[in-house]
Amino acid sequence: MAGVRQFDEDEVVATALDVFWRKGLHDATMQDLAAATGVQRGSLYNAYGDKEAIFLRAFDRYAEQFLEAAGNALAQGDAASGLKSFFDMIIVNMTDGSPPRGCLTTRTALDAAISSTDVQQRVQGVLARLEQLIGKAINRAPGKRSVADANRLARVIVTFTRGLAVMERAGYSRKQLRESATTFIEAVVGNA
Amino acid sequence: MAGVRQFDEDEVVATALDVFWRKGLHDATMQDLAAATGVQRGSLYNAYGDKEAIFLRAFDRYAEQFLEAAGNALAQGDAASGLKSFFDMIIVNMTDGSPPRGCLTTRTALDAAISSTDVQQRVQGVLARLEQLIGKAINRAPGKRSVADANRLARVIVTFTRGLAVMERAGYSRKQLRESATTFIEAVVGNA
DNA sequence: GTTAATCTTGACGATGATGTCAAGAATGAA
DNA sequence: TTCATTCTTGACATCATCGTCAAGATTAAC
Repeated sequence: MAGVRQFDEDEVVATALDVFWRKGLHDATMQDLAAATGVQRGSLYNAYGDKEAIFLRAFDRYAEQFLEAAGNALAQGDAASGLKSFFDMIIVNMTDGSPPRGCLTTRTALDAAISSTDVQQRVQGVLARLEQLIGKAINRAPGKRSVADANRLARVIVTFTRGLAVMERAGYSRKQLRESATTFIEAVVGNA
Repeated sequence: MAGVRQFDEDEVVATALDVFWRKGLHDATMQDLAAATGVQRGSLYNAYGDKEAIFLRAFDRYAEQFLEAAGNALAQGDAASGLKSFFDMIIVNMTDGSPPRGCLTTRTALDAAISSTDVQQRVQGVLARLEQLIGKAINRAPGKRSVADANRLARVIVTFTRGLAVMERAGYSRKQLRESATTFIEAVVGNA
């Protein structure tokens, strides 16, 4: 062990996450990553192999953060107010930054036609875990809903969050997204 | 007028649409278009200027087809069964082909960070027109819904369709998408 | 302090995409 | 038939990115 790594790996991954979030897996280049991290392209190749390997690390970090935040939001109050917090959280998450960064998972899902199996699995993993979190949260509701119904509903909610991410990319404002989310919650959870 | 165009423009645009639908605006290259249409790259540049100009023509064609099909589906039966037909239509639309092509509008929306204002406006145009079609369709329902409520609901439905498109990219099957759509319709339209 | 392993750096070649252009082919119009 | 215009073709220059590598720098371990 000599000739020691000159950069902080955690810092590089965090910075890489920022780059990927703003540009997307496909459009972010190794030069972008090198410039943002201050680490030479050659060193990044040496340390990680290729761009996708860096992305996977960055995405894992993102997924942990995101799912933890989602779980916390969903746990607030009863099922309905948990959902409201959750939607607030993800809308802020995707409209943050200038210009807004959007949703990394959604963007990656649409890049995924080109991406590797690894990347696709990460995306599926996040969506599946999110679905479980939501399922658990709405099962707290006192309604006479069956577990199977709750699971289906959880998937509908996940799907709707993906829709919000697309609408954000299409140019809808934070306020507009919030309005849609509110309408959605009222329509779906207010009843049922 | 001499030295006459050697190819059928309608045919070229139709073929280009197929290429863009499968590969996306960003990933489809002029070489792809040349190969698929049988028209040399130079001729395409001469005739249209650049890739985006071809895309805009192809996308306009797509938008007309799509919105007409959406309008027809929504007009079937009462509001609820119109919605059901509509969701059937878009799910087939995005899962068709092997591998499935996905939704061109959604894919373009997510490419749009890189795209021109023109492209972004087309995407917004399709979503806005779709929202109007849906709004009209659900206003037929005999419920005591206000027009403002119907408009908000229409946007929620558009948003959900975008979510389905993302889920398709993430690997969900036609059957799974249908199940979510059914659950969504029941939850949102069954009540309200 | 010497050694050996590892990291860093900058340059290199390969690839694939873009947009342009000159020369030649084709054809409507006179 | 001739002309003028437009289209077609293939080659060209440019650019950005990728991935690799040899030479040098650095440092842990002995």
